[in-house]
Formats: sequence, C-alpha cells, structure tokens
Amino acid sequence: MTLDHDGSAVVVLGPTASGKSDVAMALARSAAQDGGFEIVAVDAMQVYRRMDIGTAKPTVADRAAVPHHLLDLVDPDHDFAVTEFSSAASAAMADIRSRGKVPLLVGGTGLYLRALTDPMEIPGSWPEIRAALEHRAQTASVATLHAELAELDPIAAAKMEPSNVRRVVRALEVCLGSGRRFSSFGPGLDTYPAVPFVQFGLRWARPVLARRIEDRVHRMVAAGLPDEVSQLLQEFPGLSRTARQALGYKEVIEHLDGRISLDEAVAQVVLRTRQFAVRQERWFRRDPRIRWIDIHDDPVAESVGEIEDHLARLIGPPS
RNA sequence: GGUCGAGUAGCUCAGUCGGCAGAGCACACGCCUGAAAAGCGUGGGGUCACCGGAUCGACGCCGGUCUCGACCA
Repeated sequence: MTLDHDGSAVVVLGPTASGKSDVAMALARSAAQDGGFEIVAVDAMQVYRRMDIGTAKPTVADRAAVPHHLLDLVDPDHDFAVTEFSSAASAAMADIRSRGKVPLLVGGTGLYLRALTDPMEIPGSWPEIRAALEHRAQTASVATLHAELAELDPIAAAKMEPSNVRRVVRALEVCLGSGRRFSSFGPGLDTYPAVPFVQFGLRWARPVLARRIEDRVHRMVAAGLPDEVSQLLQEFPGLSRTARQALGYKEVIEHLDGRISLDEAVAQVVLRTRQFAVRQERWFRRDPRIRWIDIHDDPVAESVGEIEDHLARLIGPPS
C-alpha cells in the first residue's frame, strides 16, 4: 500500500478503550511489506514517561514491531501543552515521510488531533498577563473580565459563556499580550475544511463501550496501577498540573493518601473514564470529514478490511 | 410482640406556618484555539410508600396498612 508522501496521512480515532491502538497495529503490520505506516500517538497523556499502565501506552513489543512516535516525550513534572505537541508532531511526520513512509495517526485527544490535521494558528502565551488575569478573576469576577473582553474582542466574547474562566482569561491574555484580537487567530473549531487526512472513527454502542472501560480499568489495577502511581510519586513528588489530571492517577493518588478506599477509587476511575469517552464522542461526531465504522465486538476484525478497502480506492487501481 | 425513627427524581438527601415539588451527583445534549484524560453551559426526569379522612386546598394534619432501621422485650 502506498499513499502520497506530500502531507497526507491516515487517522484512526475513537474514544478511549475503543480499540484504536490494536487497529493501528493491525494496519501497520498488514502494510509492513511496503514499508507502510509508522504510528503517531495523538494522546495528551501518553507523552509522559513513567505513566504507562494508566495511559494504556502501547507495549514494548508493539513499539519494537512498528515505530511509534510522540510517546514518552517529557517527564511527568513537565507542564505540557498543545503547541509543544504540535511542533513535535510536525517534526515526527516530516521524519516519517522523509523515509518514504506514511504517518498513521492514532488518537483520542481531539484538540491535539485538530492541531495536526487543520491549519491552526495557535496564539502565544503571556504568563505574567495570565497570572494577573487569573488573580482578578478570583478577586473581582469573571463577568467583569468577560465585559472587558467584549470591549476588546466582541466576536470572541460572544462565543464563550461569561462563566467560563479559562476561556475568558485565555482570550483576554491573547488580546492584551499579542495586541491582536483573539478571534483574529482563526475561525475557531467549528469549521471543517478539506484536508489531506483520511480519518476513520471507531464507533461503539455506549453501554458496550462502558463495559469495556470497566473491564479495562480492573485490568489496569490488576496489572499494578497503584504501584506505578506510588513509584511515580516517589520519583516525581510534584507531578505537573497537566500530568496530575490523568484519569486513573488522580484517583489512585487520593487512595494512596488514605482519603478513599481502593474500591472507591476504582469506581471513580470507571465513572470518569466513561464520561470522558462520551466527551470524546461528542467532540469527534460533529466533524463531517470522519468516516465512521460501527464496531460491535472485535475492533480489528470489524474495521481493518474496510479501512484497507477505502484506502485502496482512494489511491486508485494499481498501475 | 412493643417503642421510636425513616420512606420525596436513577442515587444521596433538603422541603419553614398547609398555598405551583427542590439541590448535588448521575443521565442526555451542546460548546471548546498554549491545562483538553482539562474547562463551561443547557435540558429531561416525580403516583412525595399505600389506603382512607378533615380542609377551599395536603409531601406536610388525623386514622390505618406496608417496608426498612435502631432500641426494648
């Protein structure tokens, strides 16, 4: 199988526990004879070293069989963000293409994926300004800040709820810091231009996926998630603000601190992971460029053939 | 068997003096431009355990029944 090497790529996406990693491995193996695919993980938490079990990071064996990119980029005390991911990903994809292979993007982090597939200009950051704004958001009110934003950038202000501190603060930060309107950095996420990425989405019935999530969380615990977390805390007592939010870690830390029982922690992880999966579905499902494949039981068996057929049709008959 | 307490949304519980049944969580839906496994918003949902009574009017008052819990026997 060959695809253009001029900026196109294949994407396999879906909610957590949908089986996208397995599907990607199967696709890469099947295309291996031509050099084929290298996998690019589009995942906000798998970028952290030492966070393996809880992030369902691809196994050592899989990583030996097929090159994986964008795993283990930083230590867990590092505050990671989209732009950093975006530049690392651009470099990785250029590298893959330079070797005549095609990037196979696998991911569930919607924003990170959009930052790769779509031409997005992400504004810079102005930490001092932000700190001041965050302080004012607490002492005064968010509504005040939202009113100020409405003066500086009515378009941006109209697009966000006055109660959303993060968005309001960020938009003001960019306006004040860059001297440009926040809304001038692009049309926002609600535009779906044609892009040279062929995107396949794995779609499950919600109760079935919920069951898979529950099973997987229990398997993670059995595989030693609590030990992984306590070792992580020994090595990095100050997990970064971003790494600390990882599902499974947050709750197990509460348990290790003696605040909740292990059973309670597990129940929390299951619930919050299910809610996360729903949020992922809602993010992806409005993107009309995604080709959905309904999975009922076996992700690999039910999707790989269809994906390969579709890719073959795109490339056209062999000449 | 007796005494006391409880029974209100899927769950945990508020409900003042008798006057249009509430919250949190869950669930559904939407939003998202340097935290995104994060953050924000909107919505649906009720035989107030059951039966009867007094009252213009009952989740609330009176009588009874059932269920659960605690205590006493």
